[in-house]
Amino acid sequence: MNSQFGEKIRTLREKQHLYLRQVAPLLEMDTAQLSKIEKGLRQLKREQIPILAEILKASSDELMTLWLADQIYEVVKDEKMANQAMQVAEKKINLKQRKK
Amino acid sequence: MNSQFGEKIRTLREKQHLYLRQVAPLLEMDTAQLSKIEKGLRQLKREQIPILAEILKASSDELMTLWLADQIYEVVKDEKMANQAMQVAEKKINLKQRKK
DNA sequence: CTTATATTTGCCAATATTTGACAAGTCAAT
DNA sequence: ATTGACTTGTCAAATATTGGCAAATATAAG
Repeated sequence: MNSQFGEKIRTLREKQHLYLRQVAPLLEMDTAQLSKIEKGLRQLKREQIPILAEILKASSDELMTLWLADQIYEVVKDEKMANQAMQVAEKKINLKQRKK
Repeated sequence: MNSQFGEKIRTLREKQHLYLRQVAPLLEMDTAQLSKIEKGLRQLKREQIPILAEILKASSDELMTLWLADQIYEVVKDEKMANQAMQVAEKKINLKQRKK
């Protein structure tokens, strides 16, 4: 499981019976790039997520969640202190949210 | 609270009564850079964390944890889906660790 | 086996981001 | 006014990421 986001959008695309060559131009990229994104070798730009969600008739929030999770995972994947770091980060996020 | 790592190493440095100008050369940088790192405006290189831990007589694991937490926070700080993303990422990390 | 279509891979130039280095600045103590 | 510690701004250099293309692979059909 290399990229949860990539796997998800591939599944969604196949469910819609769409080809890379159909979806890629809507995101202004070529099929090679989209292929790499689905395989987790490249990142979709954050601001393109809502666009892709619409194309794939999916929840933008869900795709965003997976996309972010991939970014986080990339930071900590080989780290011994991964879990502790996540806990510390979570605390800080919760603090921030309470302020709003 | 902009950088937990930065705040921590500043506190540690002050506890040891060390000046930026004393610590910076040990990390092969100038005081301006170290100052920015302590204020969270720049990142210390990951591989320098153990070196700095030794200089400051601190736990390398603890510093690494804070450093990673800062990286994670940077990814999700303004994101509505931050918490969900963290949960998804955690699950994936736990899966990975179980495999070892 | 040849063709056609979909996807993948490799490469490298273009673009974007981060860093290193220095100069000039603030601030506090004297 | 001078000194010492730290901070800030700038900008070129170093790194990292992306875009775009061509070639490779895979699968199915004739």
